Amino acid sequence: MSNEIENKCIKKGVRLTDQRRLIAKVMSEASDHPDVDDLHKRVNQIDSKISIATVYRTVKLFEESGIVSKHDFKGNKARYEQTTHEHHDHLIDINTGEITEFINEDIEKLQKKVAEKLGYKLIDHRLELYGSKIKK
Amino acid sequence: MSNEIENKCIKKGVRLTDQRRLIAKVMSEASDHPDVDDLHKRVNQIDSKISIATVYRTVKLFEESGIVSKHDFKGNKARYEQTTHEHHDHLIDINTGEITEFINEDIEKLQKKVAEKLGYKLIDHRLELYGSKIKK
DNA sequence: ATAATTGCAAATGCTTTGCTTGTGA
DNA sequence: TCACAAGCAAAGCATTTGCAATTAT
Repeated sequence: MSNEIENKCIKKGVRLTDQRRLIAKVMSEASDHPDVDDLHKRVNQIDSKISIATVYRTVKLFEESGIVSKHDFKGNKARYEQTTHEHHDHLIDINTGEITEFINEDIEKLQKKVAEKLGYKLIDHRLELYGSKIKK
Repeated sequence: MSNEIENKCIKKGVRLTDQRRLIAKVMSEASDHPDVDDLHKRVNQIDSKISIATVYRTVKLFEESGIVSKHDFKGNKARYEQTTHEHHDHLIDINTGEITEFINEDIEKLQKKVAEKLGYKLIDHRLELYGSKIKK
């Protein structure tokens, strides 16, 4: 119901249109990591005239504004999710594609340390785990 | 001079052709992480008739045979390197594109632990650090 | 001999863009 | 009003593929 992304747009001065508002709503309500096609299908159920080009332009705009995050997991097309306050990484189920988010401060710290040891300031990183469910 | 990839092909029963032998040589001698276009240019200096399609098909074949590894770093096309005995991850200089390899056993262990805690067997992972050189 | 490989060009899949019309502040 | 956004179709880019000719074993 809430549309947190729309609020962030207002806060950041991102101009709103009907299309952007709807895409914002759909993304705000998503609990998964939809790709552009998924988003296009979802918004089209409400407004069938929104073009996929607009979805592409909008997710890019949101991403550049820091409102959503883009992920290029192995072998898939780009997926998006609302940017969260808490940084997190992803574990991808190689059988189902299911995505689980996780946080591990120890790994974060080690990454920073590794970069510094190599003479670099850590700006960004990408950590993805690929696994299969353990049946017990 | 040596062509370790060619040896691996023989060992694994990968059929060799002149084109594959040359691509193997160029990749064996590379100390960087070339993309398909780089490889095509390099082999073309020796045999200008090798098509880019063959380079694509060959790196794919080598990858499926476990002889080379493919990396999709952010914002770039796929890059390749000979698979090493020692697993390693990469730090990418966001200004120059320069790639530094590193190994960190602690991070490896933590990844396994994280996956297991979430009920998964860790099959594969991807860890990339993006940073900028610290000038001192 | 013959199944696999090559080169070429055409096709693909995802994403971006030019252009004209429509619209938010 | 008027700079910016949307829709459409065409273009772009990396990669794959169909097919006829060539080659490795």
